[in-house]
Amino acid sequence: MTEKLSENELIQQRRLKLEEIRKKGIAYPNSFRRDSLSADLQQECKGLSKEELEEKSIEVSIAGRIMLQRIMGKASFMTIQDMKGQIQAYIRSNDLPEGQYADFKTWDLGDIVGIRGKLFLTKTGELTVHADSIEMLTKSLRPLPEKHLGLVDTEQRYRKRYLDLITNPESLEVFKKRSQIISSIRDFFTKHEYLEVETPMMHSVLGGAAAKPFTTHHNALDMDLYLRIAPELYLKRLVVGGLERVFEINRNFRNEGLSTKHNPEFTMLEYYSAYADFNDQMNFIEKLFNDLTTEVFETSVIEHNGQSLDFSKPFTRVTLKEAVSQKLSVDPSSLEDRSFLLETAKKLNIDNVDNLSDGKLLFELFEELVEGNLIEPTFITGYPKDVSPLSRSSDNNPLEVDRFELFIGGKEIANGFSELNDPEDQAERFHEQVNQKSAGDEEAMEFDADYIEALEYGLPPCAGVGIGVDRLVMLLTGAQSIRDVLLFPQMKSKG
RNA sequence: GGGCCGUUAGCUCAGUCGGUAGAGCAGUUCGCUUUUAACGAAUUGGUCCUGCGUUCGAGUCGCAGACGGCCCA
Repeated sequence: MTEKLSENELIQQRRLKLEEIRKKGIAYPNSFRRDSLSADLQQECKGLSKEELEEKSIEVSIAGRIMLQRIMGKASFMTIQDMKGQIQAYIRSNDLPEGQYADFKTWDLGDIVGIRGKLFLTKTGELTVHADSIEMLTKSLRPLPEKHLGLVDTEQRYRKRYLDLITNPESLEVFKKRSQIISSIRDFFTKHEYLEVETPMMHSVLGGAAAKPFTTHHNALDMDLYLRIAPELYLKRLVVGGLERVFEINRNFRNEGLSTKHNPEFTMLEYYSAYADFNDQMNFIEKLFNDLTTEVFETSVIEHNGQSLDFSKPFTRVTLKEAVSQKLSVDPSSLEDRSFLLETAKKLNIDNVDNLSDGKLLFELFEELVEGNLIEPTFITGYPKDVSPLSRSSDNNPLEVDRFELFIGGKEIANGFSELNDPEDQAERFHEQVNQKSAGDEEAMEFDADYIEALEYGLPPCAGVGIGVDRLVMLLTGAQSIRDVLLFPQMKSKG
């Protein structure tokens, strides 16, 4: 790795320049203070004429990375990029102390510099800082990607995200939006009197979702632990504890393959409210999405893959059976017939159909036939009990649970249900999970006796929801891959 | 796990039929005091992803592998 540094001529040239800077004094000073940011100045000076601006005689200090240079004999322009955008600086030999213009001419694209000077408008009306003092703050030793095209190579964009962020404004914009989305979500929940909490990332019992875990080991306790696949069972313990409305935005870890929709660590929003059921939560999600889009995008209408999604309207609500039967053009009652389910599943080449329960078969058919076509926001309800081990049984149908999933743009965005707060029912469901695990289902949950004990103290009637934050950000920013909304997506190590 | 595509200068990309490896940007040198993809002139820079093979000769053809992308499971 280090030998490559000396090989490259461009880096060598920059190192020589750094040596010269070191000889003259402090090479990496931290005494320059800026007082202005590019976009703020442009905002403040908007509409001012050349003369008005001159009269105001505004002296500013700006700092940032040199992105473009236009060097002439005794005067030059350069474009400086800071956290809010770019601004032009005008450097004139006459206005600087002896020798400084010559130093300036050795500066490279990518160097980080500080400029003090008066604002003015150029002939073409561009707001520019007329430098009366310039300073090298951080010499950059490596050349930036191509100045107009930016970093294009996908692999490098993910592995060296900093270069992507420096050179691709649209990439930076996605991560700014991600931050605003999460911040807006926090505000929403705080406003509705939810308490933000952090629950363990390392679990000794696997539960809360159907997924394969990462395992690790605590040396001092000599104890194997799982990285959590979901925070659910801890959040519900908190509801037992009287935190009647809680939410957590944090990472989950699932030991599965990578795709445009999957990263082994991903961000999940989970929240629980006592004295609410799954219907209340569907209404609450509609409000969340409407508020979120309006706050972050200043409109409730989001363009997604050429289609307009309006989050101010109530979302469609259909049952799983309705959705599947419509797709198959059959009567919903035929989905209660196991032989029909089996036959249909086999036609779709679903694996191991004979070992699946009726509920799982129906669920598989839904995933295969319907899920990808749910573009408009749609709540699916009527989930089979055996794919929902933590959900409250439906009062009307003992085979179903009070659960919904929200699909938008063909992707699962949220999953919520009335919580199962009957400790005896929950214990039975755990037993079923354990049986499935011994039958070879690697994604089944373990029996969580401590959680059952908590339920025995009394979990108030409540309902909770999980929302995949990365997929939500994808949806709202139009990103086609989860890697485009994760700053550092998981990559194979190289070399 | 399977299929398809990609990997060439720091970056973005060409590279014909297998015959001395190219451009633009960046860099270097010179000129230029309101430029803005600044401009004009000259110029440096290569593990053609890796290995093996075919061949008089491989960036190019074959095989194996690495990494990445997309699709499928």
